Amino acid sequence: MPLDPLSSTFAALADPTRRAILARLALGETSVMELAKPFDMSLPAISKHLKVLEHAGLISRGREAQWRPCRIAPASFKQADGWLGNFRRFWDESFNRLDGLLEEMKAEEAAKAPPRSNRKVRVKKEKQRGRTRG
Amino acid sequence: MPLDPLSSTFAALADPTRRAILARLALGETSVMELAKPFDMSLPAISKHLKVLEHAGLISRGREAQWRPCRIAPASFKQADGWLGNFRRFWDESFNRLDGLLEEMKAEEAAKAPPRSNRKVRVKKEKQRGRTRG
DNA sequence: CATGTACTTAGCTCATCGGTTAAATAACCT
DNA sequence: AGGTTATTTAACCGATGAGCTAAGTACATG
Repeated sequence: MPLDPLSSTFAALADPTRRAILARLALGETSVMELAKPFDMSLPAISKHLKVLEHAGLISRGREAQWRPCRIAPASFKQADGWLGNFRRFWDESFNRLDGLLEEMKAEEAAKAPPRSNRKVRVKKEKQRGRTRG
Repeated sequence: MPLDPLSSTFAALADPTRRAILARLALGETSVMELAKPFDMSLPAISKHLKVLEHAGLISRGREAQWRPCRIAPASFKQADGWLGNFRRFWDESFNRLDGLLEEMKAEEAAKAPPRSNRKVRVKKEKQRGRTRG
């Protein structure tokens, strides 16, 4: 019984070895052997991890002679990030509903104006919203 | 053996029931009974899910009489989102900052894997592969 | 064709996970 | 004290997951 895409994506991300593999792949496409080197783990274990990542849509694999180069596949990352985005207002002050609307407007404006990358403002501040506690 | 925080967070997110619980909590703090209603599942099962979410730092729980109100806890969301953010350039065109973000990420993940990987790439034939992402 | 390299599949073990029911705890209300 | 409501803990079960070793497949080259 196959899990829904979001579940298999998050499940794939829930392993430090696999996250390290992805981090490595963020630097560029590479082979299984190369990916396996940093780990004190058998090659079949790595192969399984790659299969999990591929099935989760986080990587894609090609074929080049006897090598199977792996590379990051964006779609599942985007989907996971999108899901988390629904909660962004809980930690990102600049991301409440109003700001969301404003940003959409800005994005639309920016499509006509000179492109300045300001899609997201990183705010270091962390603050609790009003809560009915005591 | 406790998992690292990022792993337990992603593992907690890898279940549709738990994600639905979080989606419900995004609408506001509520009780276990209330959270359990939409699911065709026993109460202890929900209780376990909440424990997983709490342990992952995705929710926090208070006490109000005999109720244990649950609410979203931002920190782990933020951390997961931050990790995913390291890959944002792969799908977000407006995310072109090639800072030392990857370095941070590598450092964090490499702390869990033995960094014995400084070997030269064993290139037999100067076979040029990869680098499609340049 | 034979051998080597890169990788995957098969089959096993053991731990963890998601679910169950039954019983226990905690706080409220007579 | 006794009962009701809300929630957790205990004990169990089947499925899945991460690791292993050994064997199999795909391609390259001598």
